[in-house]
Amino acid sequence: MALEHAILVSLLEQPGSGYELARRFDRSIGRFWTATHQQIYRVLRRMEADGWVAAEEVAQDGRPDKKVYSAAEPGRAALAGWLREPVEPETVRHELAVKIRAAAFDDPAALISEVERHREGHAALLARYLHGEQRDFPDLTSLDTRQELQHVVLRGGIEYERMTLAWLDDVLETLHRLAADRQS
Amino acid sequence: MALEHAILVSLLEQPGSGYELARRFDRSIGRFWTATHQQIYRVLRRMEADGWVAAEEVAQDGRPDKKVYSAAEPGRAALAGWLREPVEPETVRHELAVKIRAAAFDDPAALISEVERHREGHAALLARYLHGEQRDFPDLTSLDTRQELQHVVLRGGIEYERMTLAWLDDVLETLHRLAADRQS
DNA sequence: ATTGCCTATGCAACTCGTTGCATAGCAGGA
DNA sequence: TCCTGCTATGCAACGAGTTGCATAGGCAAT
Repeated sequence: MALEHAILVSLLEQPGSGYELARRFDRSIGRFWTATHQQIYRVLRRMEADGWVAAEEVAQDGRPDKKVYSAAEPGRAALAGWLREPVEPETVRHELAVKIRAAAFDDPAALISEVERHREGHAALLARYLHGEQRDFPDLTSLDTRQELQHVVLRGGIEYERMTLAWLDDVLETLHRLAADRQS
Repeated sequence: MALEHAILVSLLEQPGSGYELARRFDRSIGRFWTATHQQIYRVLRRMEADGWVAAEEVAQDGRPDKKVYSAAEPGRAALAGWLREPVEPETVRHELAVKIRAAAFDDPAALISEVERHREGHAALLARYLHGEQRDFPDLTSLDTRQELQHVVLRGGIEYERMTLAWLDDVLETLHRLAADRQS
């Protein structure tokens, strides 16, 4: 449902082919919306049929041809309508939380390396966010509307990663404590 | 894939029927894992066929019979194996973040009421968490392993909601500022 | 020379998840 | 009295999302 809208936003920010969109979804947009190339190609065809996007075949040498899509006016109008509609709260699926509760019926110490692995992943992501912030927003005092909105989303990502890191430290401390209690 | 594991954890914590599980998934477990009754019934039948859970028909008066499931040893072993396997990072789908970036191509002010609605929802959830903490963990100095692990997950939920509230305030402030700039 | 990776798109088959509906008795309120 | 809602399970159909594979040329490294 909302994949169309995420694609529209990405095409409004910058037109591109299905392949390019797939890579953006692996990188920047993928921070808050994931999609495989299969989904993207399928949805793009539907959106083109509905007139939400316009496609232009571009020949390239040394590479396969590509279809460059850009957002069309009906798509922009649909996006404006969607903006004004209420959206359901996200359905969370936090596998690590399930594992933590599951550890009560097994050995809590068995989870430590897994939690550490997650911690490293989140630390790396935070570093990437902070690096990206430096690169894309060198001067925070002069941002246009688009940049202001991109930056407030980025701030959300940064705060989320900081909070998650602190929580994972809390989890690790708890697991270590429970493992020590069990031994004694 | 992981729904089986979430169900196993819930059944280890407390045996119950498909219907009861569905309600737990609406309440406590649903904070980090969602599922409809349809999914739960289907997965329970598969898990019973695989020997992961055992079912017992229970007749009730004034109500339909129910099948009470409990975790069986092969299920517990499968859970222990899963605990030791690495899990992929969660695939995030943050619709509100898409909307915020979409607002750059429409009127940022149009998003304010939607963000306020989300803010209220998160404030209510935080209040429920804090209330539940008081009720379920009145004495934090004497918790067993299971309670320790449940509480560290709850702390994660509380911190997530606090962080989200602060971020939504940040978003609202940004939207108001952009709306004022646009008028002048 | 061969292997592997990148660009670029797509088909087919599958699983996961949601929605609508059905049954069926009982309880409570308008 | 009728309507709504709760307990309890389930079928059928659909849509969303994933996975494996295919094509096909170019580039870089071994």
